[in-house]
Amino acid sequence: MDAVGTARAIARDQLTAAIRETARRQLATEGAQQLSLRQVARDLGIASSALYRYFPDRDRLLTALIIDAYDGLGSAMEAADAAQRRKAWRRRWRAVCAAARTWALEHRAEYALVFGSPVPDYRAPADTVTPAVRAPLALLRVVREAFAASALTAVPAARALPADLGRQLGRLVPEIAPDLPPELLARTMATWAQLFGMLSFELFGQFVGSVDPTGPFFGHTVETMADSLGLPPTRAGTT
Amino acid sequence: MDAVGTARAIARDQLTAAIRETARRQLATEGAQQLSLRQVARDLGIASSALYRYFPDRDRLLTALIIDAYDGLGSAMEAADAAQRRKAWRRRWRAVCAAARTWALEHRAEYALVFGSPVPDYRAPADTVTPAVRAPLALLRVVREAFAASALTAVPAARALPADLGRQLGRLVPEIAPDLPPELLARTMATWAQLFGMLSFELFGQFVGSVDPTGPFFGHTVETMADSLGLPPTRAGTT
DNA sequence: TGTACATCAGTGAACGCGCGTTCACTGATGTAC
DNA sequence: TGTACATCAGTGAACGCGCGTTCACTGATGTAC
Repeated sequence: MDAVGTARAIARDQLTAAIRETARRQLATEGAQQLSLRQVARDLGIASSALYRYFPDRDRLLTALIIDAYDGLGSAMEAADAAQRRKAWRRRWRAVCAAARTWALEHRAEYALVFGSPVPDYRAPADTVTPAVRAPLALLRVVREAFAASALTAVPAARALPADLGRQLGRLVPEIAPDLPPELLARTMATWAQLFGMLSFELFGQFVGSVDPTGPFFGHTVETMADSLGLPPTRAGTT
Repeated sequence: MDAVGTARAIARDQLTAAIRETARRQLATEGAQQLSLRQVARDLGIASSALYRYFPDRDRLLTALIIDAYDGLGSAMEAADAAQRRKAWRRRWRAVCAAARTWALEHRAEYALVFGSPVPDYRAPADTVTPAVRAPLALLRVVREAFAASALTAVPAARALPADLGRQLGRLVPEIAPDLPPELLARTMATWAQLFGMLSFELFGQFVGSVDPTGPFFGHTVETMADSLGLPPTRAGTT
């Protein structure tokens, strides 16, 4: 029970991680939710019943994978943002969006797990919420900080919010984006949906035969989204 | 072999339809791809082996369901468009988008089947393409006809396309939208992805706790999308 | 119109498979004295 | 430091289940003459 933990505790942590890792790999080859505990056990070379020492049932393993997926995506986006100059708003925006796409392309099955069809009879517990929210918050952060720095150009044709939406967003603003005008929050959320709409279309095959490969379309649309949010273009020469 | 067909042919058509219908219902309760032939047969009160007289295997039944889903969505959108005055561009846009949402909310499992995670080991055959394309074409049609009628207001901050994207869209334009500027096609496709991004987020639970219920946010964003395409506002008094 | 034969729909048993989960167990690791 | 007991990890067999698909069959429908 010291800092590193007893031999047993260490072994337990390692095997727990190995189970998650193997299950993750299996998601990738077998597809979204055909995850099989027996197959995971086989891959690990242990008895299937041994898994029950680590996860009480299949749903809890799924939950762990979902949390891992959201965290992976979220931290990729946050790290991409952190690597940019704070005031290079548009570059930060680009980096965050590109990081989301890169992560999605490299973790297709995990992407499908969290953004694809809900797993039947699975109800996500509350502890998936915090990780789930990292991606939209990473996008929002760029907008929020640019706004706070008075760096946003006037958004063309900003639209007044209808009353009911205004009320919803009014409740949301103090929680996640103090001082941000609700209109801007609405726009950012619309852009968030757009970003992941594009990713889902790309990964799930809706772009096959049109904008395929999707890289150029993605890049261009990310710029358009930045325009619509009023993020100022990076100075000439720093494209 | 006359117009209506022989008794056998009629019975065959009816049972084929009943199988599709039952399978569709089962998608709804059992979730996306846990579709079971045996369960379908049970629901219909026939032997599971009898299904093989109608569909050679499970994949072909899935394909039929996918085609039905795309066709249902597509015709809902087309019908909504057709019910508007031709030159009421923005109203047409709103109607088409709202029809997509209504269909999605009323056919959640079918929506998940075509826009959710791909079914593992299932490869969509070519005959799903035409039905799949009806939804984007319904959106595009409004933009195309508004453009042809010179009704589009200047789009703010229209962005030049990068060369590679320009080439892709250049190939696409003659096929699906003759005479439309590629920039506008790019914008429309971005909007298409945004629309279904919102629907997926709503149906798959990403909006829970933020813009939930999603109606007001959806409506507002649909207007913003129309703005970004330059669709002129409907005259005052005809909101 | 009536008969003889061919076609087709639907049956029910069976094949072989994989699944999640439980349970009584053995042997190794940890803990208290 | 050494021993005795408690805790825990992992095993392997078993339960009960549902699945997709095949196959030889019987009985009804359709067709040719």
